[in-house]
Amino acid sequence: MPPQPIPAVQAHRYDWPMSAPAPSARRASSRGRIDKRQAILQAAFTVFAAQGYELTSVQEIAAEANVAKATVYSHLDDKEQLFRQTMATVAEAVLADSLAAVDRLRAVGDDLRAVWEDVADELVRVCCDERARALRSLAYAQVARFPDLIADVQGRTSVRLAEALADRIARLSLSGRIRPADPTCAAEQFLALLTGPIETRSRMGTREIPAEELLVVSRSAVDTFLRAYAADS
Amino acid sequence: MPPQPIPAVQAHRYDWPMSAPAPSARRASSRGRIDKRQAILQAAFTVFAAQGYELTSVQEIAAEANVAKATVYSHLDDKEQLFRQTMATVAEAVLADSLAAVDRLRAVGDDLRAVWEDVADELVRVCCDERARALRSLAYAQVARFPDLIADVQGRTSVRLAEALADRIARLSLSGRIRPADPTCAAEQFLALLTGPIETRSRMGTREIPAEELLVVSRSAVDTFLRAYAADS
Amino acid sequence: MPPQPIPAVQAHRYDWPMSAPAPSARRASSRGRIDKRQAILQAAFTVFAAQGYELTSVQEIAAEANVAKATVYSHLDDKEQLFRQTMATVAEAVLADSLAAVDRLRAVGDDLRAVWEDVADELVRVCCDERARALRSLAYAQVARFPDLIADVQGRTSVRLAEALADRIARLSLSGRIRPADPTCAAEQFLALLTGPIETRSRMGTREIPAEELLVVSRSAVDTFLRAYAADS
Amino acid sequence: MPPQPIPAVQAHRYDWPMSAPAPSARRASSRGRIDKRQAILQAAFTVFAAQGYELTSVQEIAAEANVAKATVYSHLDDKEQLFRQTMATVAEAVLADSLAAVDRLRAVGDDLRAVWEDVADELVRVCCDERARALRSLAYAQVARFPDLIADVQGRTSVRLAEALADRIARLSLSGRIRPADPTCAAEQFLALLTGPIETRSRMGTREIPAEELLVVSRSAVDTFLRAYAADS
DNA sequence: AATGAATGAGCTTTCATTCAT
DNA sequence: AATGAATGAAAGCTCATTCAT
Repeated sequence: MPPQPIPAVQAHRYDWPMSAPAPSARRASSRGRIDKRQAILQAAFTVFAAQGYELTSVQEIAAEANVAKATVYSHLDDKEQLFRQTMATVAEAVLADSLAAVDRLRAVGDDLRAVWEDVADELVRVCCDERARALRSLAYAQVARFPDLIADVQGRTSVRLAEALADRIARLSLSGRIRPADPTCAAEQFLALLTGPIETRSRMGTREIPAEELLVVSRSAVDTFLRAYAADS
Repeated sequence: MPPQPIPAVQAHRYDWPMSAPAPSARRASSRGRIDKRQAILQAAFTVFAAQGYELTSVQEIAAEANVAKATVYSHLDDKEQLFRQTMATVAEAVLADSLAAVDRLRAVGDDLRAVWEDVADELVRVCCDERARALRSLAYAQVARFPDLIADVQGRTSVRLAEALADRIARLSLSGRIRPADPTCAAEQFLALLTGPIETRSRMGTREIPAEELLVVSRSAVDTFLRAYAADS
Repeated sequence: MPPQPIPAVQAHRYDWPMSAPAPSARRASSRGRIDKRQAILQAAFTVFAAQGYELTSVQEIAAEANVAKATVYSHLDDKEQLFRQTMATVAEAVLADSLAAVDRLRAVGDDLRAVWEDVADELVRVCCDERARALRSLAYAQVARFPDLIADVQGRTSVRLAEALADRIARLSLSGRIRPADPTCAAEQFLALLTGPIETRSRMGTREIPAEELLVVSRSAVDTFLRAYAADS
Repeated sequence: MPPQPIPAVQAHRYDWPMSAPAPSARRASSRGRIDKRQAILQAAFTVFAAQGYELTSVQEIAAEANVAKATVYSHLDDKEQLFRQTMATVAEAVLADSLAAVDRLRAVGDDLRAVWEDVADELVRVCCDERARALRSLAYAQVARFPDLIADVQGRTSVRLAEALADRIARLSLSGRIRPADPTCAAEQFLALLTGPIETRSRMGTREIPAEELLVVSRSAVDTFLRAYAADS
C-alpha cells in the first residue's frame, strides 16, 4: 500500500511567466532546479487558492507539483515560507496587469468618459480574475496567522495601484480635465467604487457575477466618479 | 498538575447584549444554562477574533469561558456549529447598530450634508469597531472552509444595511433632496466609499487608523456622494 | 438545544417475566422503584444486544428506558454492574426455557427417536431465539473485559443444561434405552451436535438460517446421537 | 518526560511465518518497509488478543511494535483496517495448520480409528492453540461492530476446513470405510463434536484444560463419530 | 538533489461518572 | 427519587517536519 496517494486537486491551475534569466547564463542542472522550484510555487498557489492555507497539506502541494514531499522542503524552508513566496510571486504578477490597465490613462483623448470606462472595464476584469481574487482572499484569510503579510500584499498591489492611479489623476487635474482635488483620495475612491460593489455582489468570490451586472457596476462607478471629479466643462 | 493549563487569550473581550427573555419567564436553572451558553459564545468570539478559526482550539474557548471542554460540546454540537452560532449572533448585533445609524436619515433637516456626515461618522465608528472588523475578517477567512457562511453573514449585515440605506435614499429622492437615481446603486456606492478606503488603510485591521484620518475618509465619502447624488439646488 | 437527544435504538425489545414478589408485600412507591429498575435492565439488554457492550452508551440505555442518565446510575452502580445484572437476569430466563425442553425426556414412550427429535427441535428453537443468541454473543464478546462473566453465564446456562440432560440420559441408560456410557459426555456431545452446526451456519447470528436447514441439522444430530448411543435393540 | 509512556502489554506474542517473497525480488528499503508492516501486524494481534478490540489503543500497538503511533497509520489506514488485516493474516495461518491436520486422512491404513484419533488430536492442538482461540474470540466479539468480518474469518477457517474434511470423508465413503452419508454433514458434526466440548470446557479460553481432559474429549469425539459413520465391517 | 519512511505534537470528539437542585 | 448540567480522562487521527538512503 503506497503511503499517501493524495489525489490531484480539482482547481484552476495558475501559470505565470517568470522573469526568466538568459538560458545560457546558468547550467542546465541549475536551470532544472529553478524550474522545479517554479513548479512547486505554481502548484502551491493552485492548491492554496482552491482550499485555503490551513486545509492545504504540504503533501497535496507536492502531489500537484509531481514531487516528493521532502523535495518541497528542500526548496522552501517550511510551509510558511512556501506560502509567503507564493503570495509574493503572484502579487507581483497581478500588480503588473493592474498597472497596465491604469496606464491607459496616459493617453486621454477628447472623450474623458470613454477612457475612464475603458480603464474601469479593464480593472474589473483584473478584479474578477480568479488569480487576483484568490490572492486577496488568501491574504485576508491569514491576517490572524501572518499579520504582516497583508501589508506586504497590499503594498505590492492596492497601494501601488492607487499611487499609479493618483499619478494619472494629478496629471489630468493639471491639464484641467479633472477638478482640483486630492489625487490620492480620488484614486482611492475610484477603486473603492469599483471593487467594493464587486466584492459584495460576488460574496467574496463564492458567487459568479453576470457580465451585464459587472457592466452596471463599472459604468456606475465611472459615472459617480466623473460627477464628483470631472472638471466643470 | 492540571493536564491542560491553557493560558487565557490576550485579546479584546466582546460582550454583547442578548435579547433577554423576561426573567420570570424561565426557571433559574434554565436561566443558568442559557447564561453559560451565552458565556461560551462570547468566549468563542473573543478567541476566534484574536486567533482565527484554525488556530483556535476548543480547549482555549473553554478556558476563556471558564468551563470544561466537554461543556462546550454539550452546548454546541461541534467546532463548526460553535463558529456558525457565534458568527450569527455577532452579525445580528452588528446589524442592529448599523441600522440604528442609518435610521438617522429618517429625520433630515435643512442641512442635508450635516445629516449625511453624521451618518457617515456613525457608520465609520461601527466599521472600525473591533467587533465588526473581526466579524468580517473571520467570515472572509473561512470562505474556503464554509463557503455558505459568507452569504449568511453578508446577508445579515451588508445586504440588509444597504437595503435600509436604499430605502432612505429613495425617500430623499421622492422629497427632492437627492436626484433621481437607482437607490440601490447609490446606497451600495455610499457604503463602498466609506468602507473601501478604511479597509485598505487599516490593512484589514492590522493597523490603527488615526482619528483625523478617519474624519478625512468620512468627509470625503460624503462629499463625493453628495456631488454625485445631491439634487441640483 | 436539548443536550443529548439520543434516538431510540431500532431493535428487538426483550421483556421477560420477573419473579414478582407478592404485590401486597411492598409499598406502592417501592413497587414503582422496582418496576423502574426492571425497565432499565430490559432496556439495557435490548440496547446491549443490538449494539454490543462498547458501542452502547449509558445515555442510550437511559433513553430506551425513558429515564435520565443519572437515574440509571442511581439504580445500578456503574456500566459494568448494569451489564452483569442484565446478563444474569437474562441467563436465568434462558435457562428456564432450556430446562423445560429437556424435561420432555422425563416421559419417554415407545418411540425413542420421536422424543429426542422433539427435544432437539425445542432446543433448536431456544438456540435460535434472538434472546439466547444475544446472551451468548454478549458473553463471548466480553471475555477480554470481564473474564469471569463467561463462567457465570455458562454456569447458569450450558453447564446446568448439560447436567440436566445428563440426568435424563443416565435414567434412560438405566432403563436400557441408551447404551451404557458416560452420561455427561453424551449430553455434552448431543448439545455440541446441535449447537455447533447452528452457530457455524448462522455465522454467529449474522445470517438467518432457513427453517428446513434447521430441521436438517436437528434431525442429523439426533440421528448421529442415536446411532452412537441408542441401546442395541 | 515522554508524554505517553504506554507500558508493553503482558501477553503471548504471536509470530507467524509470512509467505516471504524471494529476498532478491525487492530492494532492501522496500524489504524494510515490509518487515515493519509485518511487525505492526504481529504486534496488533498480540495486543488485540490480550485485550480485545475496544480496550486496545493504537498507541499500545505502536508501543508493542516499537514504532510511533503515526507509523502505524502510515501502514494501515485506520484502526478498523488494522484489525481486519490482522485477522485476515492470522486466519490464513491458522487455516494452513488445520488443513495440514486434515491431510493426514489422505493416507488411511488398516486402522481407521488410529488415523481419526491422530487427526482429532492434531485438530485439538490447533483448536486449543492460543492463536486460534484468540482469532475466533476476536471475531465473535466484534460481530456487532463488523458484522461481515465473521463470515470472512469463518470462510477462511471453519468453512474451508469443513470442506476439506468433507472431501476426505467422501473418498473414505467411496472406498467403503465410511458408510454412505452426506459428507458435508458428517464433517460438520465431527468438528462440532471436537470443538464444542472444548469451547465449553475452556470457558471460551478463560480456563486451561488439562491434557488428559483434552484426550477424553478427542477420544470421545472419534468414538461417537465412528459409531455413527464407520461402515459396518 | 530527491525521496520513502518515520515521528512528535496536537486537536477534535466521546463518554462514564458525579453533583447540585 | 429523579434529573439537568458539568467534567476528567482518554482515544483516534492528521500533519509539518526530519533523516537515512
